[in-house]
Amino acid sequence: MKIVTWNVNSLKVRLPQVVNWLEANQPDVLCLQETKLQDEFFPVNDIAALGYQSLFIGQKTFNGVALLSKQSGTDAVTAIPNWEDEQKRVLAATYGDVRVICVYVPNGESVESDKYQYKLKWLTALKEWLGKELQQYPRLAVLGDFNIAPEDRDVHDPELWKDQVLCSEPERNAFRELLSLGLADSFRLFEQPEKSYTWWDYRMLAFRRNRGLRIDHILLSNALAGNCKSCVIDKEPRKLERPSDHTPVVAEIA
DNA sequence: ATGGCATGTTACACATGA
Repeated sequence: MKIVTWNVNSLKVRLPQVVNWLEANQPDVLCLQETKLQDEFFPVNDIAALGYQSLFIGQKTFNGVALLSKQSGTDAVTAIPNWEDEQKRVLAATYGDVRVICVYVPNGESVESDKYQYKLKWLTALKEWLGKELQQYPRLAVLGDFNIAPEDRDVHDPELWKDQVLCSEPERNAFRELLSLGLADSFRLFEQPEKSYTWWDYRMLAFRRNRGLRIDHILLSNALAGNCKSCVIDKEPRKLERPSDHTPVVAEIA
């Protein structure tokens, strides 16, 4: 089973790239973040033409997540249960015996911002929910844009980013709390190239200079992590014209 | 040192992202 996460930064703009990527890579489930589409505008037919089904929950202008899959998902959940949130940031569904949860963690803006407090509260709510999901679904994968670089080796310049949003200790603690539920950062199950990142700023030639962060992750429950064969970052789409600022992350599970 | 770039809006600048 091949599962993927990709923050596309507008599915309207990136649809041709997503279509090409799906055709070339044939994942079983592709999790998208920042679709920035209201549900009535979701390109269901373009996706269906490739043999993929769509689940999605979106809103105008911001956020929005989707699951594109070869087989249909069941038991879809479109929000963190019992937690008030205007923003469309999570989508869960079951594919065979694998529970897949797509997340778009709030950015936080800066550690001084109200949005940072919202981010930390959101992560607490996510943890509580994931704990329950793990009990119900031992074969659980949580994929998405976590907007957290877990360790200094996930940051091109740790000194520059020290205590900044995406790298601050409270955020890294929240990430470790998710792992403590019994989830593994699948990327770190394998030997990886140094300076591996999933996001680069559009400005200052950041991609060319590899000034990036690893903030998009695939977390796997123990039952899945033991069968994980690979986890790789696909940098190719970041090289295209009009790329998303994030790259896909791909995990293969036996 | 606070720039720079991309996206969406009902706009002809601003908010948001990371």
